[in-house]
Amino acid sequence: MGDSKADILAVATRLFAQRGYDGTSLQAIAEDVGMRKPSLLYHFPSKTDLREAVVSDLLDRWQARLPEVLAVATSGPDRFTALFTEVSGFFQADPNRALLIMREVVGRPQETRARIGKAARPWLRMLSEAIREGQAAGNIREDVDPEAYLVECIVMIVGSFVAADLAGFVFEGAAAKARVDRQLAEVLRMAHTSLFHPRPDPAN
Amino acid sequence: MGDSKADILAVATRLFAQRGYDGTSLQAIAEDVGMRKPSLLYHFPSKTDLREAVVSDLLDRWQARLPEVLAVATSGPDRFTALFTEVSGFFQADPNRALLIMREVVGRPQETRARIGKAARPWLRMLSEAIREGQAAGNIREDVDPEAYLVECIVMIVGSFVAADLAGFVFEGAAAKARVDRQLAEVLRMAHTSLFHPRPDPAN
DNA sequence: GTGGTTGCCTACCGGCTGGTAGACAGTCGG
DNA sequence: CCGACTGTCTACCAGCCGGTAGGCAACCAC
Repeated sequence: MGDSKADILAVATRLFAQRGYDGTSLQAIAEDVGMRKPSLLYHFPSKTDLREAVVSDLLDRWQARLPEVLAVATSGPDRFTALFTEVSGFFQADPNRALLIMREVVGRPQETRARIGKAARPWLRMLSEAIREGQAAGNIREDVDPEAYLVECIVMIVGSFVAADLAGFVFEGAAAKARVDRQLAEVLRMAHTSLFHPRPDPAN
Repeated sequence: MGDSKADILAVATRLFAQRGYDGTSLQAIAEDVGMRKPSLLYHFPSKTDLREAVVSDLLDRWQARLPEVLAVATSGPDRFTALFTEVSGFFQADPNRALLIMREVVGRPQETRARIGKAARPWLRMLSEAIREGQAAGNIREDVDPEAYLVECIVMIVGSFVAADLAGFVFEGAAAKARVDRQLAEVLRMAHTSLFHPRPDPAN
């Protein structure tokens, strides 16, 4: 019950993800939280501010997870799979995250560019650098375009959640959850196969 | 000048793709077309009807292109690349198509499921069947999940347009057009590498 | 010519939107 | 006990939304 502001943020995140920003009224959010519209506007002075807070909250949660991601990415066996699992786990923890990000990227490219770009650039640069080193060392295929490759990996992961139930319909059966898992497994396979040489060392 | 209905459809497609359905008012569409709102509603009795028409129009254009797609998919050398080029060409002809489809899939999963699903199922089934035959014949990797693989290919192609300028910002420089081309080239490489055996016959 | 149809217009509607004003109860420091 | 602050409320607002009513000019068949 306690924290109204956190409640609003959670409900707004869910509704923005499911119905979109324009498709969600402050009225609807307030109702779901269990308060009146003006009470909501007391905590977030405008709808724009609320959107800002929702996006910031999501990016903060990602940043908070970064240390673990970097940890698995820089040591231990099978670093590739571990990193992949870590990233897709972030979205599996709450599929609304994937929907929300997709909506923001599609709907407000330039604003989102700055926002997401800033958060993602450092570690995308790091990973593309790692790929280049792998190419120089002969572990990774020379024909990989590191930046484009990384972008497509993210597109596939996020896209798996968006396309999962669509795919479930086209190829009948399978609950949404199972579909996502199957899509993600194939993404991992595709990403791995198209990155490493046909006969990689067993240790990644 | 002549065909008002077609003009409305074109403008609505563009605005729905760029600003979303909820973010586009009939007023805005009418203004862009150069007429008043009630005149627009004379041609399309409601906003919902207009959306329907926009989606139908897009799917019709895809269906119209199908014969060529199937032609390149069933004969000639390097069928894989030809098919890929044909599909991505559909979206390159008007990037609004990729945005619109992404928005529809994200924003109205169940309605879109039926709509797109029906249009895509026949040829997705055909392609997944072809992959299975390739696996039986030994041309295609056994670990490929045909349905999931095809879904991810589409996700990557459509996603390339959505993510292109975002990527351009993260990895500085490069106009949007050039970015899309670079992303698509990498998608082709990834899709090809992760589908066929390391040493495929030269004639794919 | 005349009656019907097509395609556009002006004027208007109720309802919902994001947002404001201001009252009121509870709480807490001095 | 009191003043300030916090969080919620009711009541209200202008403006935009999708949609309707009905007029009017142009054209077309007969």
